[in-house]
Amino acid sequence: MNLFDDIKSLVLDTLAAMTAQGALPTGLDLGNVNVEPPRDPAHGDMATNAAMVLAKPAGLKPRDIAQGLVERLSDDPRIALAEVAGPGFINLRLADAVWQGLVGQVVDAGTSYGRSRMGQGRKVNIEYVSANPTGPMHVGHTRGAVFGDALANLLAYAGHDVTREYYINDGGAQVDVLARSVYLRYLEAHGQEVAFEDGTYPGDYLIEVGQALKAKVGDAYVGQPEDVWLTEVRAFSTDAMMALIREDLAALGVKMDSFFSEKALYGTGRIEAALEDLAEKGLIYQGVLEPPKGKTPDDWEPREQTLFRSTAHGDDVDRPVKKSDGGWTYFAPDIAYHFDKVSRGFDMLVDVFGADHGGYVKRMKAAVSALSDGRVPLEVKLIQLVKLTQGGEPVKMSKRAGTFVTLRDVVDQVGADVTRFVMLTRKNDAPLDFDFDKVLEQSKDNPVFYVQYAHARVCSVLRKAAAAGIAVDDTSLAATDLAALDHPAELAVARKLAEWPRLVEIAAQTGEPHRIAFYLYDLASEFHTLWNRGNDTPTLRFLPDDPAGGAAKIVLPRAVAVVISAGLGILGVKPLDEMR
RNA sequence: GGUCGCAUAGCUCAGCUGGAUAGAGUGUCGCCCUCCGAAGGCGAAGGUCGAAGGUUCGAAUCCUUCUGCGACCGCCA
Repeated sequence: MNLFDDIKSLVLDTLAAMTAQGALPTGLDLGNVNVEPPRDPAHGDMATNAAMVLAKPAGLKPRDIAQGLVERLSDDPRIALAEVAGPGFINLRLADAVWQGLVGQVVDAGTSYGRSRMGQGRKVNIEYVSANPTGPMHVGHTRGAVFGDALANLLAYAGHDVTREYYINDGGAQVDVLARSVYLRYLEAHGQEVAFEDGTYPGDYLIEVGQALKAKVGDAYVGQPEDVWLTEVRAFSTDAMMALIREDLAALGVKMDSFFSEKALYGTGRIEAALEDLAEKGLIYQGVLEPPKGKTPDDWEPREQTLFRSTAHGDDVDRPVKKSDGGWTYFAPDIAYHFDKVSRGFDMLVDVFGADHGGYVKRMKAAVSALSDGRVPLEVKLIQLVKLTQGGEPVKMSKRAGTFVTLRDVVDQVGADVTRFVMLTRKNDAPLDFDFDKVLEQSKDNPVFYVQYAHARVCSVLRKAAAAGIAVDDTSLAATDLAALDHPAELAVARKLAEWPRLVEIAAQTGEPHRIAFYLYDLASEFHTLWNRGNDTPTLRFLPDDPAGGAAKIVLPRAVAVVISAGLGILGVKPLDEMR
C-alpha cells in the first residue's frame, strides 16, 4: 500500500491512454516519470514531472502534454484538482476521501503498513560489529552495532531475506596477546607478582578470566613455557571474551543470526581453496610492488611476494596475501570469509566497518567481484567516530590508563533505547556527538524524547477514550467513518502518514536508517502541532466533549502511533505508552 | 604523492536517490500561555548550499578541476 505508487499508476495509465488516442507518440520511455510530494504544500499534495520529461522525446511542448494529462486526470474520482504549474509540473490535489481512507487503512494494516516487497526476497548478508574478542565492546563498536542492526531491520522490512552475522577475529596475533595477558592474570591468581609490558592488555576485565582459568586447570600451567599452554589459553580466553561480547550485544538489544570464526579458516584448507579459486581465474601471481608514493617507509625494500591482482576488479594496486614470513596477511582469511559468504548463495553482501578501515573497501570489493564473477555486489558502510561529551565537556578516554568508555557504561547510563535512537540520528559517514546529559533531556530539541512523547500522548488519549466508553480497538477504529476528518491540520498529518511507505523504500535503497529517525521526528512534529491546535480549536481535539461523539477523531492519532511504532521497531527502539 | 569521505543559517544538522521561493532544532528578537498533558505556543530576522567550470527544460544533488578538514596507503589487526 503506497499512495504515491497508486497515483503514479494512474498517471502512467493516463499516458498510455493518450498514446492509444494518438495524443502522444508510441514507444516513449516512461522510466523517468515520477510522482512526488512537492516541497511547498501550496503546490498541492503530489506533483508529477511527466510532461517535462516527455516533452523532448515526444517532440511536443511540456505545457501541451500537461494540459492533455490534466484534462484526463481530472476525471478520476481521487483527483480533486489537477493543474499545470511552473515549467510544466502537474500539481495534484487529492480528494479528502483519499486521505480519510488512508488513515483507516493504516490502522487496519497496523505496523505492517509500510512494509515493502522491494527486496523481492533477495538474500542479504549483513556483517557488523565484528569486534575483536579481546575485551568488552566500547562506544566505537556501539554505533556500528546499532547501525548494522537497524539496517538489517530496515532491509528485512523492505522485503529482503536478511542474515545478521558477526565475524570473530580470533585467528590473528591479537588473540595471542590476549592469551598472554590472561596467563599473567592466571599467575596473579596464583599469588605471583606480574608486570604488564607493552603488547599486553592490562584491563581489569581479565582478572576474573585468570581466576576462572585457575579454577579450571589449577596450577598445571604455572612455570610452564608458552608452547605448553598457549593454544588452550587462547581458546579459553576468546570464549570468555565472546561470552562478554554476547552479553554486551544483548544489553543493546542486538541479536545475531550467525557467528563466523576466523580461526575456523586456518588449517582447514579454506583459505587455500579461496585463493585457488582466484588462481584459476589468473588473479594470483608472484610479483614485486612499487613503494607507496610520497611516504616511503624507512625500511622499505623491494620484495617478491604472492599478490592478488585486485586491479583487475577496480582496485588501485595489487594486494599481498602472504607475509614475508610465509604466513597469511589479514587480507587472506578475509578473502576466504567472503568466498564462504558468496558460496552460501547470498545475492548481496553488506560489511559495516569503522571509518579507519576505509582503505580496505576497494580490495574487498575487488575480492568479492572476482570470487563471484561480478554476480554479488558488496556494499561497505563506514561508520564514523562518536564524540562523547557530558554537559558539553568531552569525556576523556585513554586506552593506556584503561579509562575507555564501554558499551555497558553508555547503556547503563541512558538505556538501550535512547542509545540506539541517538546513534541513528546522524548519517553513518558523519561524526556523531553524543552528550550524556542532552540525550536524556525532556524537551523539543531532543528527538528521542519528542518522538516517544508523541506516542505516549496517543496512548494517553486512547486510555481516556476507553475510560469514556469508546471502543478503541483497532478493528473498531479502522471501521469508523472519517468523513469529518477534513481540517487542513488533520489532513497534513494524513499526508505525512502517506509518505511512510515511500520513505521506507528510499531508506532501504540508500542503506540509510537515519532517514527513519528524521521522518519520525517530522511525523511527531506534525502530530504535536495538531495537538496544539486543539488548544484554540475545540473541534480539533481528539476526545469529544460528549462521548456519543464517538471515535472519529481518535483514528488519526492511533494511525500516528502505529507508524511511530513501526518506525521505532526498525530502529530497534521500544515505543513508550507513558513518559512518567 | 595516491585513494576514500566530508564542506548547507551564528551553532548542530536534514534535504525525499535532478524539481518550483533550500528546511528543522538551537541561539537572537517580538507577541502569547486560568485551554483534552505548557516536560510550552505563534511569528520575525538570519544563506553567493566551500570555489570555478560543465551536463539539461531545471543542479545543494550528477561530471571535471581547485581549496580546506579527516581517515587510510607492503609485513598491524
